[in-house]
Amino acid sequence: MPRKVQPVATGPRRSVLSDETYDMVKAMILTHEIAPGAKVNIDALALKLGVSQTPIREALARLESDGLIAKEALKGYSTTNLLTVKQFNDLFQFRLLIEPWAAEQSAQNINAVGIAALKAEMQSAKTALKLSESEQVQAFIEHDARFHSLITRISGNESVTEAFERTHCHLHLFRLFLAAQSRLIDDKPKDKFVEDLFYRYYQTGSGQLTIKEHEAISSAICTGDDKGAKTAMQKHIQSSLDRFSPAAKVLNK
Amino acid sequence: MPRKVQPVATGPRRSVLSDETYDMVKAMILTHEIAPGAKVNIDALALKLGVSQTPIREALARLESDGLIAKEALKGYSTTNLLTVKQFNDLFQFRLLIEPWAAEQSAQNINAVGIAALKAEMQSAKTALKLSESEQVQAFIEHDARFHSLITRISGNESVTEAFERTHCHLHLFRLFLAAQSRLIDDKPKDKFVEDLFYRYYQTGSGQLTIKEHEAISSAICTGDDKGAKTAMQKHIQSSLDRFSPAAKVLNK
DNA sequence: GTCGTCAAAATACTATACGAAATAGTATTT
DNA sequence: AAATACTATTTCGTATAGTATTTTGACGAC
Repeated sequence: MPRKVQPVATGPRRSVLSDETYDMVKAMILTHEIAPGAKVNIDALALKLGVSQTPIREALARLESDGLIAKEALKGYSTTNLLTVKQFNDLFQFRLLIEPWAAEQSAQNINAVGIAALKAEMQSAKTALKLSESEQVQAFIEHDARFHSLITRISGNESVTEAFERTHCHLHLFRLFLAAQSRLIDDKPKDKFVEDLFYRYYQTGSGQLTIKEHEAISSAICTGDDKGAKTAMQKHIQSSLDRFSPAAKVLNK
Repeated sequence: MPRKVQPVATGPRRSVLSDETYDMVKAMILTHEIAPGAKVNIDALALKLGVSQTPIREALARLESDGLIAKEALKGYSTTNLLTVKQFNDLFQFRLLIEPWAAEQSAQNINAVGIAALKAEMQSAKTALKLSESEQVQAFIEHDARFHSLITRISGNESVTEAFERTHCHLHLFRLFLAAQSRLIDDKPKDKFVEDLFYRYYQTGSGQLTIKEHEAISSAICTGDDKGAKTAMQKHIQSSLDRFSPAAKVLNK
């Protein structure tokens, strides 16, 4: 008779419930399962996720620090609204300050590990082309997020990496995208700007534009062409800004 | 007989216990009441602050997001260590990316409100000169924090402002300073580097250097000299880096 | 009908106690 | 001495109760 009962295939837990809750709530915000600007009821959320209030509170506190949730004393939590046009422009201006520099640094610091990581990420983007259209959108935004994050990491500067991660820029872009999508489907099919967004987005999502620009950045970094990497990143961010700007504009009219 | 009983001078509460707890714990980290790298026991902290665990948990979750507290699954929270030399350099490099730009923008956007705020902040620095030496240190670091924060706000870019605030750079500098101070007092009075730090710091703290550099930035902004503001900010951050760099080095040997 | 008042319900916030699970430290056995 | 077993501590999560505040909605005055 075994002295100690065998744990039922549960390896050592690497994350705790409050971390999982954080990820789940973040995902719910990303996918508009909790709409932008909506109230977040702690009891209801705890019930829905099947956990007690404690992990929920910790998750919401962290999300507040992330700027994804706003807290009003004694009135509770609510998700932040979609980016305003100004916030959108501010965000891209900020990226223009740090990311071209990061690309430049990466080209100077690049090594075999970095090259392998970049190649792998570019490869994942190309395989994403095989997915269905609806899956492509999500896949490409995730690739874009990983790609830009990777370059800040290769740059070697922790502060820059953290600052970039905290912008959650791809999460915000995805929320904008989803809002535009539902708006397109629901009630305003002839909104010129939203249609335009989708044209522009799928142009990106289908990989032609984003992949091309990422390829230019990636190869410049891998060949150690620091100035080339810098200007390629500048152009890419500017191009991304131009693509998404109309969406931000019309959704916050 | 008055129809409604007068509330006993208790206006609507603007912050809740968990917010106050957050500030208190942050202050405890700042002042080394909780030493760098030390474990943070939730029960003990709750007992000490006279609150229950719930607000403590929320506060620690937020501080973790801030990068001031680290969390290890099932092992609890502990304060982050002092900045390593690399982190220190990364931080200042990051500031060099965003703050000169912010100063340049501020010079372009400056208006009467901004000028008044800058003048007031410069005035507060000068009145801090009248304080005792020990109070000056705290006062000057606080002035420095407010001054740099103010400029990012005047720049008008929310992302830049937030990114700067989140670095908590002055909090980290103050922790470095305190660590050097205790080291100087305690056991290694003839440490050349630490003495050097204090020489450099008081040179700054006495206001001669910092005030001069801040004055140059401030007046360039107020006169709309954008390029001048940019280079003045660059020089100031570089100068600050040079002053503190030896301290970071020796304290992390 | 509009506005304000007031009570009831809902919700946020805090406190407290308890238990499960993991870690860390100590003692025991091999 | 190394491996194992045991104990103590701590973290983590749950449950529950109670207070404070906001929200709601009905009622009545204008």
